[in-house]
Amino acid sequence: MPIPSSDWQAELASSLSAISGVDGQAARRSLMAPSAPLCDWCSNLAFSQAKERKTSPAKLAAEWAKGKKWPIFVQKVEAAGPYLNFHFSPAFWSAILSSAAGEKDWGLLPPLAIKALIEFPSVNPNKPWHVGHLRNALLGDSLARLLSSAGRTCERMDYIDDLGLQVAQSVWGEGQKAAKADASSSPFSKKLDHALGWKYVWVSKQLEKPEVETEVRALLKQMEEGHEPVASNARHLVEQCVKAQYETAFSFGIYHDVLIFESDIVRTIFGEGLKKIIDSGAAVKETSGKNAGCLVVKLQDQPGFAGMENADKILIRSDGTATYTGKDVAFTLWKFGLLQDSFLYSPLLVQPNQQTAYESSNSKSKTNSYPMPFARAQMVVNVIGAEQAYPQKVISAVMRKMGYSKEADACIHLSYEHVVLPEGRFSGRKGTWMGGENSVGFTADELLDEMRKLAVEKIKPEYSEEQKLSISQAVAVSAIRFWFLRPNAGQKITFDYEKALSFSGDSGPYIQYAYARASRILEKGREAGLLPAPPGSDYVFNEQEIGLARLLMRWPHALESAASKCQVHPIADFTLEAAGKFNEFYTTTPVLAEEVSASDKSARLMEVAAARALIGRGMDILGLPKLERM
RNA sequence: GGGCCCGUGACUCAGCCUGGAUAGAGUGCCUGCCUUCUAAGCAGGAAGUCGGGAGUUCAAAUCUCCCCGGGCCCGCCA
Repeated sequence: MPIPSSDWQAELASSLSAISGVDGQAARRSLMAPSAPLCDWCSNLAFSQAKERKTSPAKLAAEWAKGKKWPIFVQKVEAAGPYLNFHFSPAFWSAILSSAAGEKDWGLLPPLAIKALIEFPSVNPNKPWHVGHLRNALLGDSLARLLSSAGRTCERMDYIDDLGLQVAQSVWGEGQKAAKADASSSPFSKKLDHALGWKYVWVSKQLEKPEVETEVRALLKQMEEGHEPVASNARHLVEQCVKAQYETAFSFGIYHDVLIFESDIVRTIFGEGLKKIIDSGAAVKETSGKNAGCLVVKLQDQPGFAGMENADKILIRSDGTATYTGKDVAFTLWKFGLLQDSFLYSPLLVQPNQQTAYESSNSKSKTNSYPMPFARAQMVVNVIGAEQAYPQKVISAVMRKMGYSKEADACIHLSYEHVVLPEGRFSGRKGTWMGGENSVGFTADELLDEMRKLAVEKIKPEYSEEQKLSISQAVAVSAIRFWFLRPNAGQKITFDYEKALSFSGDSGPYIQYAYARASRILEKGREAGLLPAPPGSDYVFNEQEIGLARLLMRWPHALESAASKCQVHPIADFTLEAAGKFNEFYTTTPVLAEEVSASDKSARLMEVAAARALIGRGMDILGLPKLERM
């Protein structure tokens, strides 16, 4: 049986090029999937050639269709008006199906020498994740899964802003005996991140008093300067809060490799990074004007900044402290391995996927801190809200100005729009993420909780309580993950779980269901002593079987395309389509029915295995839990 | 003043980068299908000025320009 080359499209292009006399590039570009299921693949090359050859596209296509030397897997070529339509041979489908069914690594792209660092979700460590943070984390997590499937090496990093004003405010709140938090309506009031969040509502009211503001500022200064015991206490509180937040992450299947604390950036790599910026000549100290005394980068000579009123960006304030931009540039230099200095790390916790998450460290008293080979990436992705596009652009521009144009190009802002309530935007500061009686579902924990309750009701009664628990958890996670990952990241998501989060149609559970169906058929096949095997050469593929095979052949390209664009949502669409194709196959094509011959049973089991492999690849990237039955 | 994102059936979204065959899904609505591998499913129907206009092209939802509507950004803040 002729095995189609994994690059069958290149083969087809080269034949088309030879037959038409058009150069290979143009031939390659003309090849595409047909918009209707008229054929397996097609070319519109005749359109562009007709003019210069002074003939009609249809005539050209008809002439080329008579060509002799098409690749062996092409069974038939026909001209459909100006289009050249290709029909592939059954042997091609057999080979496609059997490689998907049989090869363990099928659907993964070969390794590339690219390490991608993905930073997400960088939530302030003094409150629970709300649904906006969840969107960020799911995008980051799925992007890492996507890039890994597409041959890149990925590192998942979280940035912990332990020197922020919000943390200082929470630290202040912890020291107040009078601190009150009405968390009685929350089922998560005992979880530290929630407890801090509730208390923060009280703290933010106290901040209206000027003396409180002063105390908080003093506290922040001590934290920044590392005064003890304030610094250690703050660090401890932050670590405990992050661990609580990560319980939420774990429940959604979100993991990290390393957490970098802002305080550690300030105390280790920042100095060297700043020196590098100054030495490069990219930044200058202003001696006059409104930025006198500041270290600034002048960006008016950079693309995109030319027309600006004020393209000067301050890195170091006149009081000697660093702006976020200043710190971020140093941090970015470190991410690319452009600094000598680095962090020491210590294990923070072992995650449910058995991977240890490490945290940066600057404490010499910690005996278990050691160097680790984090960062040194070729590609740096920051998952950050769309409103921060400008500061992200500034970082790239400074890098470019420093002479690191390759790195500047490899700084990717994965921008996403906010999750909004029908009434307006979420705000952690105003406390609206949990305020109010009927606000259930606003935090990620509450959302999952509600979805689990809805999912339980749909589970078949024959399952045990224990099974119901694990299935409802998996279904809830898949519904939520899919709902967040399906739309383009640039689309606003209006938060309304009753309407939007569904278990049917375009949904995570729809995909899970197809996967579970496929799994059960394979299981029943095994029980009957049947294993997947390629069909005989006389096997006639029906429309649904070919539909499945057509998707399989498109997968590698779909995966690489999504990965190179750092977009997860095309995978959501593709996986949905795969589940749909399998469901069509399922309802039209009996696999284990009595009237099916033994060899056909095996052939169809192979198709089921192939479909399951394809759907499974998509689920891995989207992070949808796989159920063998549901 | 400058810049970014969004606008596609009643609703929620794909498709736009890289122009190509009757613009795809799902929800909701209407009609069928469970004695046959799981009906969280399948088949079918009604429903679309692709925000508006101009341009480029053999061909525009897709590229260019202008305009309209909605959101966001352009601090020694954090």
